Amino acid sequence: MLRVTATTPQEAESCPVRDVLDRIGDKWSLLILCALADGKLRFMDIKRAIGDVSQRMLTQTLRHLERDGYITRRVYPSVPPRVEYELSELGRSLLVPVQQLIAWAETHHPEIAAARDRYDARPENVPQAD
Amino acid sequence: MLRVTATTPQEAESCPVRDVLDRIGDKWSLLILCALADGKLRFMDIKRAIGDVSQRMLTQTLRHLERDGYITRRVYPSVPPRVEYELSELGRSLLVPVQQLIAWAETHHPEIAAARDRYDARPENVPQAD
DNA sequence: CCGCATCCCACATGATACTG
DNA sequence: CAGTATCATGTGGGATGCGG
Repeated sequence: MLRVTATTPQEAESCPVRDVLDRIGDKWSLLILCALADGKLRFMDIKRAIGDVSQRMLTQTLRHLERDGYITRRVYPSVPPRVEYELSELGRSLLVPVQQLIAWAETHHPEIAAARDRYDARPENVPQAD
Repeated sequence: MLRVTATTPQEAESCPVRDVLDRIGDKWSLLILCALADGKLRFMDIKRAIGDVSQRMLTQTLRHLERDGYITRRVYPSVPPRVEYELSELGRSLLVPVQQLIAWAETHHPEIAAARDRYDARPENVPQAD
């Protein structure tokens, strides 16, 4: 069996895979990482690139990504303030397996959609919307 | 910029990457897929393999995985009931990029931990627990 | 053994307003 | 511009009990 987490709560706290998935599995982290793939961006540039993220969630997600070392944050003490975010080496290296997953998703999306159609077509699975 | 989602809500509904990440990013799906990597298992076997999952969440996650075509569900009309779950071809193929991500996570976990320690050591980041 | 229904709570996320 | 603070809310997920 592949080892993804641990059987005891203590071990689960330090599961490497959960650490990573808790980040890229959330709603905004991956979008931010991909927005920064081309180079450094300012706060508002990221916000515009993503579109429908609230300032609160953007700030929070950026902090998490910074804490884990995926991005760097640089503040220029000018007025108005200017903050630039950039992928770190670690962040860029994460993008490699992530892009493989993205490629897989795009390749197999039709199969997933077909599987859902088949599943939803079965009479026994229609009680309510799921 | 890497394209991970869309800028409009309508497009976001059918984003392939979100479809996949919403699954493997949740709390139990990846654990179940990995538990099934070695072969078919009965409901209770999966529950024991994972350890601290509730029956409710196990059932729900298995349904989602079945609906998306990652696993197959086979019911034997015996008494007591007997249900076996098995990875589909699609599920096995998903494990390829997923295992790369797992490998990345295990390789780079020390760097993440170090980055967190550095971040948490900075005085300006200590207001509350985050 | 397998799974559904119900209740409930914690938390992630969003909306809005305010600040340096 | 780049946040912080506050309030509201939807949903994930646990506990428990019942049913086939």
